[in-house]
Amino acid sequence: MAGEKITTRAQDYSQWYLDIVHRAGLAENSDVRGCMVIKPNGYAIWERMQRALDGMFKETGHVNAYFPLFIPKSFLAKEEQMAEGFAKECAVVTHYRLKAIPGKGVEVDPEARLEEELIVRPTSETIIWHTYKNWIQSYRDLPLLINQWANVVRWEMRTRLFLRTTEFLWQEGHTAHAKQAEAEEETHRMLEVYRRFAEEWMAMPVFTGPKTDGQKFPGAVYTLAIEAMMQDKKALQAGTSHFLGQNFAKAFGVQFQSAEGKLESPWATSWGVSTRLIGGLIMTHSDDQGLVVPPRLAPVHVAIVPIGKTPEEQKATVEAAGQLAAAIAAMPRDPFYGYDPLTVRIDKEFDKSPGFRFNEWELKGVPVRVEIGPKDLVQSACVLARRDRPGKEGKQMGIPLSDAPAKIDALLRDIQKSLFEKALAFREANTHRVDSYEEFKQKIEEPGGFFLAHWDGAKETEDRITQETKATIRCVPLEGTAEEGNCMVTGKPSKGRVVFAKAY
RNA sequence: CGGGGUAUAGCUCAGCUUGGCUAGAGCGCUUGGUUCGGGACCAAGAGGUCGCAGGUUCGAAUCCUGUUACCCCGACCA
Repeated sequence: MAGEKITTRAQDYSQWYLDIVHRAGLAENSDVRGCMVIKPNGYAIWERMQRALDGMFKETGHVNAYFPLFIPKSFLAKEEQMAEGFAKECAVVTHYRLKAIPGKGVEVDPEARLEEELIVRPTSETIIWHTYKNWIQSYRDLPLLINQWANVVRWEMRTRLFLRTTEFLWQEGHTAHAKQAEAEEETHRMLEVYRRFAEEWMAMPVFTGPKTDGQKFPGAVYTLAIEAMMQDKKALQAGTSHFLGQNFAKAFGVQFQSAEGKLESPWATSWGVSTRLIGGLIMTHSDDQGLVVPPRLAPVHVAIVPIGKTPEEQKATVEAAGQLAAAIAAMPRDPFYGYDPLTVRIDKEFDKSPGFRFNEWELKGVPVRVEIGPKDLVQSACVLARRDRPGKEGKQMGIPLSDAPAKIDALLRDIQKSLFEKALAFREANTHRVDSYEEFKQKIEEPGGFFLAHWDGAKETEDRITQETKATIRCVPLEGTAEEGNCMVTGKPSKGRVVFAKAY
């Protein structure tokens, strides 16, 4: 309800998350179980993410294409691990026609059963590699660097807005290479793109590294992931990049003739991030006042709130707001803000109290709010408020209107930086090194967080830990944790610490 | 798929145990007025086949049977 405070994180973390999604107008549950409606405010964030990511994909040589939503059932069966991994969560189209029943609506026409049932894609490796068979004949056709922006469906038992929904939006890159080394390089390159996007745009620090065999993508030789820490200290897998080896090429009979005239199977990668990132964004930065969006992804950067009691005051402050908005719009474009100009909103809802309006803009996560009231106008000034420090604490009074555009630009950059630093400090404060399993079992419950510990590399050990503590190995981090040691459970030798955490 | 729960206004819910006139509240919405520098207030309105189908009864939101949907907890997952 408008006018009421949201649940605080301390009260109930998941209710806090739902309140933010609802009150900031990001998404709502639809009438279709497990599926969400992404509302304009939420979709605008996704669009900003898409533009930034798409630019990074293009810079690394990729092009976009689109493959079908439906996949013949037989395709899925060709790659066995994949079939096994996704079988339990595939939606299946069995009929192609309905019949109108007068007075009763419609029912499935039993006469219209499909010869071959169609799977709604849970991911597109199979149909894409079936298509690549026709596209790849020569080493000259490689590398093939294609991305698609699409929706996919995975029939989840339990869903949460953005974090896990039955249908979600994502991008999936699918590349083919002549040499193994090239494909592996690509797998790492795209992981690095994701890391940069997470840190530089989302202001969300991540650990990167391979998943354990038990947690890799079905059909992959190995899976690299970016893992972020949410404010409840749980981990969120925010993106994955897979080295697929020749598994799909062989399953779909894709071969090319090398320069030496030999027939070879190409090497593959696939990589993706989804609307789940929006959930990660919320849980990384938002506070008890509402949503916090880093400036580089904010659909609206500046909200100007003119304040006035009388019609004259209102007219004067709205006019000043308009001039300021024009001055901001006239600033030179900067790639820092992505492909769009700075967006400014002027809030003319004078029938609401100023306090209400301030709170609404904080709730919506707009990084900078400008207040212009009669008292400011006397000295041609305004008040700047930064969202990352809510309430009066983040206000700067008496900023001359003529200086405001430059100050706002500086403020936005500072907010972007501060958000990252704050998130990083939080993660570091909650990442612990442990060497004894007893200590681990205790600390994973309280205080919780990420735990860097030695593990012997055995699936049985991993399973045991997961069973006993509900924590999983998030990744084997690439960032400097190589270190000789002994597995905290079995005492067997280990070459480096891995990241344990409870996860979404 | 196992265990629990709910279904009444756009939203959150009361009413049901113990059947009874025209089914209620808060929030939101509309209109008018007063307010206005950190979540204002007053007044008047609009809005509901009480999930659906049967049954019991003079009478059902309320009792009974069936049915459907959704939510929560567990096993699976980006």
